[in-house]
Amino acid sequence: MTGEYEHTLDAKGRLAIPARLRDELGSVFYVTLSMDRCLSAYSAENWQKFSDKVDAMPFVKQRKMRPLFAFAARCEVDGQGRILLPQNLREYAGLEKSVTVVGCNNHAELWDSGKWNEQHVIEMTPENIAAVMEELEF
Amino acid sequence: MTGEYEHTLDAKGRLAIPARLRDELGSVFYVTLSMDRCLSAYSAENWQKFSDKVDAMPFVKQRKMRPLFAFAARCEVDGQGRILLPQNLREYAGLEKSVTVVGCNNHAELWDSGKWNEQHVIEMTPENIAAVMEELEF
DNA sequence: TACAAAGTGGGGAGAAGTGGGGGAAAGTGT
DNA sequence: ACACTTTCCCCCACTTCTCCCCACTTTGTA
Repeated sequence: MTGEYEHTLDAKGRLAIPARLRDELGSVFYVTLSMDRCLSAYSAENWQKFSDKVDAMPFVKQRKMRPLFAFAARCEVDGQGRILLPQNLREYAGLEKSVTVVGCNNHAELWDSGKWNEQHVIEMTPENIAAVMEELEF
Repeated sequence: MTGEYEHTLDAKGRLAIPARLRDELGSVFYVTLSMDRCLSAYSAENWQKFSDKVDAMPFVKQRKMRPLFAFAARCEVDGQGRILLPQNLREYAGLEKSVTVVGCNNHAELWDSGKWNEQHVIEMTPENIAAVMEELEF
């Protein structure tokens, strides 16, 4: 998944999923908390892998994973290609009106557009790209 | 199972099961004690797995598992999607009026809403989410 | 420039959540 | 053994919210 797409969250808490990402996420996918005060969206397939991995963990370790499930939402896209984001997730990520959807290879991230613009500036410098490429050893 | 849902325990000790979790828990499921002074609900299928696991244990170890069975309740959901929680379980978890049902992958947890809100704040920080993701290595 | 696809907004039907009454069943005491 | 109390469970009613559908605007494309 690639690209950044700015969309508006309507009064009912609905968010349009960019057409480019819709195929890759599928008609039902999962949204949960991420670091950096943003949300992450995983396709049903990837979520299942993730869920299986947690299932295989010892009981005590499973407990630590609780927040990922407690604050996750199963989202079905409606006829217009939108999902309904629960209020607790919106609050966590500070989403109000303008949301930027960012393609991140195996998942998509949902950012408050203001916050993303700040992050954007930091990440989009030649210096940072150089640092990234070095880390990648590609 | 995912998400957090706040519901009220009525004067008769009945608790509505969130519609989103109803399919996954089934029409008959099991509720038992858990750590953190909350209750855990397992689908009949998962309870069976758990029961089989205990069955396979050596006799002396099985005895230690007694409380999990002694204080477990077999709950049938009524026509309105509610269960009747036995008083001893309600007392253990301090459930009075407002109860939060939390989806935790393979089971659901029942918390007194006040207690959950405290836990919620701890678990829902970017720092904690980062720690969890690192542990998961996803 | 016209047409199609994507994004946005809002109204209404239906489901979900909540509360309460009445009858059956079980337990208690005389 | 019988009457009485208490608990439980099924049913009905009301309110709230979610989801589905329709319509308009904007963007992109042929």
